[in-house]
Amino acid sequence: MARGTRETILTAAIELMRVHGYAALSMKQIVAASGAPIGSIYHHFPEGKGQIAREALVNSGVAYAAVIPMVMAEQLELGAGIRAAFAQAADDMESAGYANMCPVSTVAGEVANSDEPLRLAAASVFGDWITLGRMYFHSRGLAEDLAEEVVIAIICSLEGAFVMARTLRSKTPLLAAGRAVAGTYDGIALLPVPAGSQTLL
Amino acid sequence: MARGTRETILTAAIELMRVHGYAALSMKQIVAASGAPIGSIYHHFPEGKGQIAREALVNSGVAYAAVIPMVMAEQLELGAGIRAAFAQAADDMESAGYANMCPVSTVAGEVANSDEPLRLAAASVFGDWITLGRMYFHSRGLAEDLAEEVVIAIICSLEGAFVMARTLRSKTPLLAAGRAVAGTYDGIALLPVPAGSQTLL
DNA sequence: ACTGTTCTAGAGCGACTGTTCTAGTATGTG
DNA sequence: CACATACTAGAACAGTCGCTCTAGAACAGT
Repeated sequence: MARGTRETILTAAIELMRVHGYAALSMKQIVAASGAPIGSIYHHFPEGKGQIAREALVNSGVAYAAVIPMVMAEQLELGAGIRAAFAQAADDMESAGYANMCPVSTVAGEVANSDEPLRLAAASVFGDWITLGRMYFHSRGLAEDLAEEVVIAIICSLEGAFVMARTLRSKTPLLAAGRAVAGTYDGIALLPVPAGSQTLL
Repeated sequence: MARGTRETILTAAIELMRVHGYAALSMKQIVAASGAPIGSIYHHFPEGKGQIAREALVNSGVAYAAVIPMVMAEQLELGAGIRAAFAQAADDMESAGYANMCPVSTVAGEVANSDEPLRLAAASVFGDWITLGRMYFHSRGLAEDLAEEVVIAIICSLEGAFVMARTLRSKTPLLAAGRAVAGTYDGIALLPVPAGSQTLL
């Protein structure tokens, strides 16, 4: 990837926000990590740090939206699928050395009561996740109301467990939270995914 | 409360961290909010901002440990108790204008991969919550393993739902997450709380 | 080849950061 | 009373913050 492009700047910003959050993210770090000089950065993002964070958050949000459908694809029972998703997340987190897996909720927690534009960016990411998740589970045979409830519960539990797992350096929170949510939905069948269907949903 | 005491400084710091998080918390804000001059602050907390945050976090942690037992006291069934706890949290959050209810996980998310001493402080708070919660639910008749699993699931789900609720300005995440966790534990009886027992556990 | 636009490049700005320092004021203890 | 300790008070420091500015390089269309 060529250095100094819009894309590299956003990639660097997301990577830094995953580790440091938003407030502790500095322009100097973005310069160093992206290879783009300050002038270029302000050329591409004239509104500065806030704009970069907003766009980086939204950018990374759409990437994460594809994760749940991917890990759920082979599952034919909702409870088992949820358990599998959390177990997968636990393994990923452990092998990543308990690094932050998702900057969205970290940043959302920081700014939800202090930076309105960023809060709105995070809200749109959450909103998209819920909409896409509802559509996905509906396509797998769940009623829309149930589908939305399932998605919200999974995201809340997963994000909370991410924080605790990172803090305690332990997979246990992810596994326990996964089992707790899954139990409610045991025995609910999932329709198989149509062959060759888009993974976008 | 006399201004400039250790206590007022910690109180001010927690209040500020609830809104701004750790990185965006400044000494100047602590001075303004606590009424204590810089000299006094560094007299009481010679290690500076990090020490204040650590102690404030631990301080507030013990306060929150009493919340779940309080709202669960009258409940005699685990699933219903969990639903009641999340519904209570949703009402509290709405009437507080979706202000942050718990600085611990917000700060934990910020620092878990970048500030080791603060991470350890947050980890000890989470650890205490789990220990106290396990003891509490065990005293209400649950096996210790189940008790610990329930506590971890509740905390993860609650903290994740806090972030989403604050970001979306909606009670829905708290209610949905509560229902999802509660369903797994429906039908499990809780022993009544012994009359006049300590609320500390 | 010429001209206008897009982008690179980084020195420098004022504001603010956490922290240190010296001085002075209370508050005990003998 | 004297004297040490505990605390108040805020000016000042080096460093960093996000950001602006001017100047030149690269590339487009004609």
